[in-house]
Amino acid sequence: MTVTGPPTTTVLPVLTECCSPVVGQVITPADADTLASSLKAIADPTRLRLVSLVAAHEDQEACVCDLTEPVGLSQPTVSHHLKILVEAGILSREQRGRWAYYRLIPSSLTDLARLITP
Amino acid sequence: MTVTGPPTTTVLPVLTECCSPVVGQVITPADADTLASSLKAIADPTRLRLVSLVAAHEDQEACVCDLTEPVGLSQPTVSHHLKILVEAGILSREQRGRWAYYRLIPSSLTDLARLITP
DNA sequence: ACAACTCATCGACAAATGTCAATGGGTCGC
DNA sequence: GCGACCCATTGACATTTGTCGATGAGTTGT
Repeated sequence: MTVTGPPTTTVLPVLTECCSPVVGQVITPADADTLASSLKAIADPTRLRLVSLVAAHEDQEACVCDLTEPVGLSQPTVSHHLKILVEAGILSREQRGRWAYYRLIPSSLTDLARLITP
Repeated sequence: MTVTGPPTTTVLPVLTECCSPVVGQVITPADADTLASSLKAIADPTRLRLVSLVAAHEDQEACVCDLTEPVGLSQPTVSHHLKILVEAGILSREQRGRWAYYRLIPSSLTDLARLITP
C-alpha cells in the first residue's frame, strides 16, 4: 500500500474492526502489534504537539516550515516525526509546489480511541 | 503520591481536565509530556496483551503467575511491564498473601481515549 | 542556467527501552 | 524453623528511538 506523492512510504493498516479489542476479548498477538504501532506514533510529546499544531493551524493544514519554530526542533527532526505520523495514518501529506502540507485525518484519532475503550 | 502496599511506586498524574486536549487548543509542552507518558504505557504489544488478559480473566483480576505463560515472557519481564502499567494508572495492584493481584482501572482507558478524541 | 528555497534522506550518536538470568524479600505449609 | 512458593529488584545486554549536521532531490523565480 503506497501513498501518493514522490516519497513512497508504507501506511500501517489501522485496525478498523468493530467493538472493543483491548478489553472484552483477549487481543491476539498480531492485533496487539498493530495497535501498539499506531499508539507508538502518538505516544511522543513532540508528535502530540505536531498533531495539535497541524489541527489548530489555519485551514487545518501546515507545512514543515510552520512547525519547526513552535516545537523548537531541527527541520530534519520535524520531518522525521511527520513521516511517522503519516505512516501511522494520523496525518496526510500533500505536496504543493515546494511545500508539503500536512493535515489531520479526522477519523484516525477517533478510531484509535475506540480501540482502547471498553 | 504513593501507592498502598510494600513497593512504593509513584503514580503518574493522569490528565483529567475536560474536553479535547490534542485537537482544539494547541496542547502545551507540559501536557504533551504527561499525555505521552500515559500513552507510552499502552503503546507496547506485550502491555496491551497484559491489560487484555487481566480484564478478561476470572473476577477481572490476575496474578503474575497467570500471565507469564500466555504472553510467553519471563516472570521478571512480566513484573516489569505490570509495574509500568500500575505507575501509569492503568492497572491497580493488590497484595494478598504470596500473590499480587492486578486489576484494570475501568476509567483509565476511557479517560485516555477521551484525551485524544477531537 | 542558476541561485534560492523547501523538504527528505543519510550517517552518526546518545538515551531510552525491552528482555533475561541471578538474586533477594515476603509468605505459606510442613 | 525450613524449604517451597510468588514476586520484585538488580545488573547486563541488544535493540530501538530521538536528535542533529550534512547532503541531496525537486521547485520556483530571475
